[in-house]
Amino acid sequence: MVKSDMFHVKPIAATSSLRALAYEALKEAITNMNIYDQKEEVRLDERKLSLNLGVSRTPVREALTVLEQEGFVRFEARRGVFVIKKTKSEIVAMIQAWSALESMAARLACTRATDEQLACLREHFPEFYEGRPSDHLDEYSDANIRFHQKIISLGQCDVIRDLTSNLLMHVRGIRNAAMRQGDRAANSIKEHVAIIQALEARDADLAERLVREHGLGLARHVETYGDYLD
Amino acid sequence: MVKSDMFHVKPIAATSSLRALAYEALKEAITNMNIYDQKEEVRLDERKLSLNLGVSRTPVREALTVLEQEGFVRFEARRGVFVIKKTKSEIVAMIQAWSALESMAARLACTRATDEQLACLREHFPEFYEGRPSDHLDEYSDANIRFHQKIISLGQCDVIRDLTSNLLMHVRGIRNAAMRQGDRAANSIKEHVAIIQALEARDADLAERLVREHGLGLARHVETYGDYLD
DNA sequence: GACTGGTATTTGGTATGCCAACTTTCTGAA
DNA sequence: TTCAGAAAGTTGGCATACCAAATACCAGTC
Repeated sequence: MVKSDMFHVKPIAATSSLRALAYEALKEAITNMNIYDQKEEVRLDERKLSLNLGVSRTPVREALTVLEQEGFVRFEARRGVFVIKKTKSEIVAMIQAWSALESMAARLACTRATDEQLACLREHFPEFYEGRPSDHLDEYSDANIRFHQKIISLGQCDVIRDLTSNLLMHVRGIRNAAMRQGDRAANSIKEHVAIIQALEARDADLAERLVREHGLGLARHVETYGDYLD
Repeated sequence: MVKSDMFHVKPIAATSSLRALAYEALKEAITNMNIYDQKEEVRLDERKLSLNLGVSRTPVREALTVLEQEGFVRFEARRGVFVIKKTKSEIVAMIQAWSALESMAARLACTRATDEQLACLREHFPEFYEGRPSDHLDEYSDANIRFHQKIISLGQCDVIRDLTSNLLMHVRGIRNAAMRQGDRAANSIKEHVAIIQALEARDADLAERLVREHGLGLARHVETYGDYLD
């Protein structure tokens, strides 16, 4: 039996179920379509979807069930499955919940994260903190999202990570759009720097407050300028 | 056509789908079974469930899909559907996320709730704030849950309400169990009173902090004394 | 008796068919 | 022309059938 110890096999590819594949494909399609450009509601046809995906209706329906649970689609019996367009006030509510969770993550990060992990925050986005951010807004939008995700991962709380990942899918587009309104990008960077400093100083109360105010500021901005959503 | 204005009919019994009924029945059964008494894992048989519920496997599976998304069950291909037993650290993480959301709700309530709504907090639980709470722990456990739900509803943020309602299902049992350990009940009441006072004073910073510390205190308690969960 | 290999059974994953309700289109009477 | 009202077509909800993988069971060997 000693010989078999020489054998090291990886635990198989674990080929995903069709349901999981359908879920990924549909979520990808929905989040990329930018619903808010469309005037009228977008309806999804179960039969067409299953035809396009090359699978039967069953896994498609189960994938849609998950997406309904996540707030992306809405079932209407014998009428259709519709992609949900969030209202302005719903977006604001999501940003507020996000702020609550991210600020708690920042608090937890102050005691849980190592110095090396905190250093990543600064190292990953060095170029944008010098010079005018308005010159590379697209890059900064991505970096902005990553920054907030990084804070959440530093909190090392799986529940917060999971809950926010759902919210991010809904809010991602709005976050980037808001960045382009007014002089928010430059201001955002200043706040990010202050957040990093608070984390490095291990000041949990300050880090939490700064993250919360940063988030609630975005909420107020959407509340004021987000009428195009409705 | 004026006459029909006199007519107020409820929008039909809106006979729920079998899927929704199966979901309710299964969720009820799962949350009531007190899973932490069981030693080994609990497996759910799709065919038996559909037989007992009197419907086919399809709506049962779709209900289970939702419950999987909510973290109550786990699908294992060709092995079975298992009721998930949360580990201690997962419970702690859920309480931390809960604290983040509830403290934000308290903050929002300070500016959004009317005086009348705030008064409900005190009025609904008058009897327990005098005398020794250890005399009626069962009643107090229920009142305790309602207190926290009330704060969340006062925040008037639907996203926070939805996210916490999921968490509550998982944590409800633990919350009540912790109440019975040590002298937590009496202490809990004092903290509740302080929270009410902060809300009535419209002190958002204080209300948020008290709610957060109240929640994180529970998290630490579970962290310390919750080894029976694993 | 312990263990190996094969076979039967169980079980979740998927495909498919039917049905009732909803929409749309057609039709005919006012 | 207008507009009920019926007929035809769509569409999601549900039930059922089948499959492949995993397990349980069993016979045979050492």
